[in-house]
Amino acid sequence: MAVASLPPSVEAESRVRVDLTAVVVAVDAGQPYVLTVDTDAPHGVALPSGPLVPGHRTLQAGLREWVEAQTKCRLGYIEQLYTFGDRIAAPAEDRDPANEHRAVSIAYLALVSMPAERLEAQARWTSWYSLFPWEDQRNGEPEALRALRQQLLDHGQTLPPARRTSWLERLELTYATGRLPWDEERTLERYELLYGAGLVAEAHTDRGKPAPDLPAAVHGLPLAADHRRIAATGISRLRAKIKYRPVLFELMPPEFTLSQLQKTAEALSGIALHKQNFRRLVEAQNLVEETGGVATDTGGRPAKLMRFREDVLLERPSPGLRVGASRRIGAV
Amino acid sequence: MAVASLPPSVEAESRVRVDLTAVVVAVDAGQPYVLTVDTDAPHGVALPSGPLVPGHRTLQAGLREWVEAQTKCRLGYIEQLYTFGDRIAAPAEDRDPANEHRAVSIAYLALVSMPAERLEAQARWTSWYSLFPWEDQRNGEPEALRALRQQLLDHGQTLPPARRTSWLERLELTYATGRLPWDEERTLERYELLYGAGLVAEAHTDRGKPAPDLPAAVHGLPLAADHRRIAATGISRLRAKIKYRPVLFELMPPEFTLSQLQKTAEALSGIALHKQNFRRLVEAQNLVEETGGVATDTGGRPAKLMRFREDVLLERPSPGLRVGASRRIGAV
DNA sequence: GCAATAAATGCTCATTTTGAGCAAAAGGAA
DNA sequence: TTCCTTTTGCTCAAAATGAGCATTTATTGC
Repeated sequence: MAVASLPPSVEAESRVRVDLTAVVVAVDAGQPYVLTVDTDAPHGVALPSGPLVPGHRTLQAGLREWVEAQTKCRLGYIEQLYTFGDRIAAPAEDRDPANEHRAVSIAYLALVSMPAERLEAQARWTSWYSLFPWEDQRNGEPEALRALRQQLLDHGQTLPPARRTSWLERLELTYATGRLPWDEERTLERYELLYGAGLVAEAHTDRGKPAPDLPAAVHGLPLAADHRRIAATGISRLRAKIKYRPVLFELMPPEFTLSQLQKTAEALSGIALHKQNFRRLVEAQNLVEETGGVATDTGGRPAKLMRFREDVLLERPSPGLRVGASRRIGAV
Repeated sequence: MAVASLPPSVEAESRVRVDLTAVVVAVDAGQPYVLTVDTDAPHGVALPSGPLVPGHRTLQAGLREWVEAQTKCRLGYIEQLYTFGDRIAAPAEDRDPANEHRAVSIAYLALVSMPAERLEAQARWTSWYSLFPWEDQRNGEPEALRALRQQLLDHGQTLPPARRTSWLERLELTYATGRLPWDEERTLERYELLYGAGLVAEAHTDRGKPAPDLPAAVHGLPLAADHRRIAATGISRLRAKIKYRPVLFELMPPEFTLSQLQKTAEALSGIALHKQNFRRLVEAQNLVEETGGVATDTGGRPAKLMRFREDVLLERPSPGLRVGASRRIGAV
């Protein structure tokens, strides 16, 4: 496939190891989770992941095999997220470039409706917001966010004036420190700012240095290698995608109430939504139909049960739940 | 980075060759182009591409090097498109699985404002719509589209009834054969439908079979390997992206008129836009500012020259030119 | 110089979409 | 029953959108 041809020696040299990594998302009882596995590596919690081997027919098939082997979770909807492939620097004490290595890692986002089956012993569902406490704005601004904003500003003060302005601008854009509204889709950018300021453990451990004390309630739980960055990439993508494609329904059981649907949308986007407008939107988009049944365990008036109308996939150009910034409501 | 560890033998086996491939887009005089190189491979026209080698610091750096080496074109804006990695079947006459090989190929979209410098001899700018004649709706429906619709319908008739319905539904969705409007973002899906129906040469040559007569004026110019599919992926992505991020300006010269900006948007999206509403949109979004100069070569009233306001990148959450389906006007 | 032509630019207007909230309906629990 | 809770229906103002008319300011051909 290459246009340029290389001598055989370079050919051989240029083969690299390719890893497949999965951000598997599920929502249960209005809380979003990502599937993780415990390992014996440093920062023992990681995303399901494994190398691409010749036996894999396709990349997605390889991913399914690894996830199923490590967690017993079968994947439904899968989409490619991003391919990471930068050279990994050798640890600080070992500056021999020969010990640098490259790991090309292809990350996927997978959605499952919370499965009943038991997971592998080493596997568990980890709450999104234990990894990213500052991302949950459903009940107003979390304490973690206030603390981090201050620490990010403090870090900005340590920068030389030339870089300080641009740092403060990025801060305003991503953390809504000025007039700009909170944009829930900027999860990845916010993580990268924290990384740049040394406010997540990985920023230190990636260079082989010990991390300072960063309480998990504020700075979140670190994952192995760059897996927390990959998870942030997945969250950003998913928060954007639910607005223009009906992927939300991949996370729902076959029958659900509109309130449950809304709780799921809120869990993912991390913001509270206006109830009446949310249902107006869902109905206008014709995304669901009544099953005829009702849910009586709502604590109030029984709710009609709905199911996803599969044929919307063949209808409108882009039927999504455009639950976005503008549809957000103030803290409950 | 892998969670699972493998015996060394498998480790060695699992190394694969990784190619970097670029869809480099430019617009000149209201026409969109993609950068191609001539090769001696079958279907001699290909996208710039080359293997990832250890010397490359990052994936993007490797891509830049290959494109510059093959075409002398320096890349500006780059974004990752997709990683293709399915096993490539051996040709029909050679069914030995050992001769199957995998090529993981990481594709990027790059935008440049049409450079003045001369390209490498083997490199040239190829019009989008010579690859995809059916995608240009700026002057109403092209002849090629009518012809292809008929051939796609004919192919549907040859299918068993069970598959026929779903085929016709996909056709209606992607080619607007029913009430649904034309969705310019579905370039990739339309290409895949043609591929599935054997209406592009690659569908045959990929299996080592000779392609039937498929006139380029209707079926477009084939590229080497899966490069036309990659180009379609890039077009789909770009057509979507101009609606929510100000990437259009990567393709513009430093100063331009609003008409030129509109022509560029139309070139990419392949649909004609309402002029007054387009400028209202651009002004409302505050994406540009006047330079003070005017362009007098317009053939009518001179147009004010504009430049992109770089600081919008630090302002609104998602400032794009939401030139979309709804903003399309009838054929001119 | 003057009329015809071509764009660029300015403005209006009917519809739709969005954001926000009031109020009634329909169950369970005290 | 009466309160409480949640679902559901509806209204209303503001903003965004789709379409088109009208004016301004050049060039081009008499």
